[in-house]
Amino acid sequence: MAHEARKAPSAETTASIQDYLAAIYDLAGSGRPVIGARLAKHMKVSPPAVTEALHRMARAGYIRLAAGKEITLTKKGRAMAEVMARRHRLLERWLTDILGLDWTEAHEEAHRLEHALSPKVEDRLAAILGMPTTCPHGNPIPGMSSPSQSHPFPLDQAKEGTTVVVERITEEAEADRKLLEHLWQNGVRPGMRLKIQEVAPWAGTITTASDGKAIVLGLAAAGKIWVYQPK
Amino acid sequence: MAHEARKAPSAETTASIQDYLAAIYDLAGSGRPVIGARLAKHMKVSPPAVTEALHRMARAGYIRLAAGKEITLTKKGRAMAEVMARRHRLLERWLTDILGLDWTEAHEEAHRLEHALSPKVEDRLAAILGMPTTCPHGNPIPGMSSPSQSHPFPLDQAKEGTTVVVERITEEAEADRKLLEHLWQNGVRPGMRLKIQEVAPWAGTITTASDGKAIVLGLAAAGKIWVYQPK
DNA sequence: TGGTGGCATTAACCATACCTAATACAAAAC
DNA sequence: GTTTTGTATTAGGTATGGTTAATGCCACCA
Repeated sequence: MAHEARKAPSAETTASIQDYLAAIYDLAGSGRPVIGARLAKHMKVSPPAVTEALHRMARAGYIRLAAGKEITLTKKGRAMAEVMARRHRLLERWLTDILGLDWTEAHEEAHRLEHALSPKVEDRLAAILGMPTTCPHGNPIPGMSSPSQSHPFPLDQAKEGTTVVVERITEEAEADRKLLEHLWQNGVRPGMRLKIQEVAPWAGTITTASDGKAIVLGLAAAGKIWVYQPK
Repeated sequence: MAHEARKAPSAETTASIQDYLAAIYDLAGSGRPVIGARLAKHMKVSPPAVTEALHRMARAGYIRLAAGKEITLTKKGRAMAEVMARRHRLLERWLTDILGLDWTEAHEEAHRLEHALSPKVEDRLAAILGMPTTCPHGNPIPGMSSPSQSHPFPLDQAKEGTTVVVERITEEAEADRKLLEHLWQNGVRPGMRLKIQEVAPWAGTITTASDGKAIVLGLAAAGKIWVYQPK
């Protein structure tokens, strides 16, 4: 779209490609291989749209289409994806900390705004926010040197009877508005302590408790929440 | 573009149409009739692109294509244009007052960001900015009830020997990066007093002075700066 | 070994949004 | 009155970024 050219250093990236890069980056964070079908589901577009987008991105040198199905970012692609993650998470901080929105809204708003943020505004924003190291959902902001001493793992792998602390709600979970609202309303946020009461693979659920209140989650949803073992 | 649909209440407006609406709104402010050619020049697109865009906009009920060439906004179009002007100018205030950018940058940054701003964020922004009534260039922010007691007129119509005060640098002038930088560097901003030293239509220039320093402007450029007579 | 399910791709199509080149037309300038 | 200038439009082309429907492919399961 020639119209986009006016908005970015000519022929650079488009909002769409930025979205795909960010999605690949986010999905890669879960460990599981990133394939087209997953991308299509995550981004709510049809499989052919993904195929075409991947071709455009490969042509532009952002990704490598390996022999198998797995999609990997090139150095250039990874750099761009990190820029997008940084902008997204800084914006979320701004939206929640300064403008007073909550999580649910913040994610969607940030997703729209991130494409229009220049490096300069991004830097100024980081400065007035006090150089935050994570977004409100607990995801690290690239370039902010967040140590992450803990050894986080997905909540669906927690052992019964243990107590864990929420480290972050992954970007994968953020894409699901309903889930995000559910978590918000149940007080699930970074730092929350959870007692694992029951892990029931046969039922596909995990039951946790916090302050005596029980929270039941499907294992798929639980897999999108990362926790760590407190010392 | 189907891709835009994801970002707005489906089939609403696109960034492009928002741009055209804002441009029509801005150009209409100068009094002169808004025609396609003026739009094309202002927006730096080809005349056929304008023709097509106008058709799309008329189809969607944003504008009326009168018998002559003049383009007029419908109620719906005017409302949308005012929303865009409001977002643009609020963002400029934020960029200059809080992030510390200057004019020149602020205009372009705001132009990109304005398409991604939701009503909610727009309102919160207005609140934390203290409900400003004008943008940094002096243009009124719609919905902020700016009285404007003065009777402003374009600088090119000022009389020799009089002293005027800059009310605003119009959006038309803002589109010209070079002009904007020139004005910024010469300290021309809302509130500045200017002594009109010479109006020379034969040369196409107007010479003004402020603090003993002379500033020469072409009449076309001067017409994009509005001033008023101090009491 | 023969389905079936999951995944990727091709084909055909559409809308937006831009471009250049050529054409049409009216009003002002000579 | 003709020519020039300004303006608008048509025609034809391109890229992005989507869609559905149909097809191809592979791997695993019975």
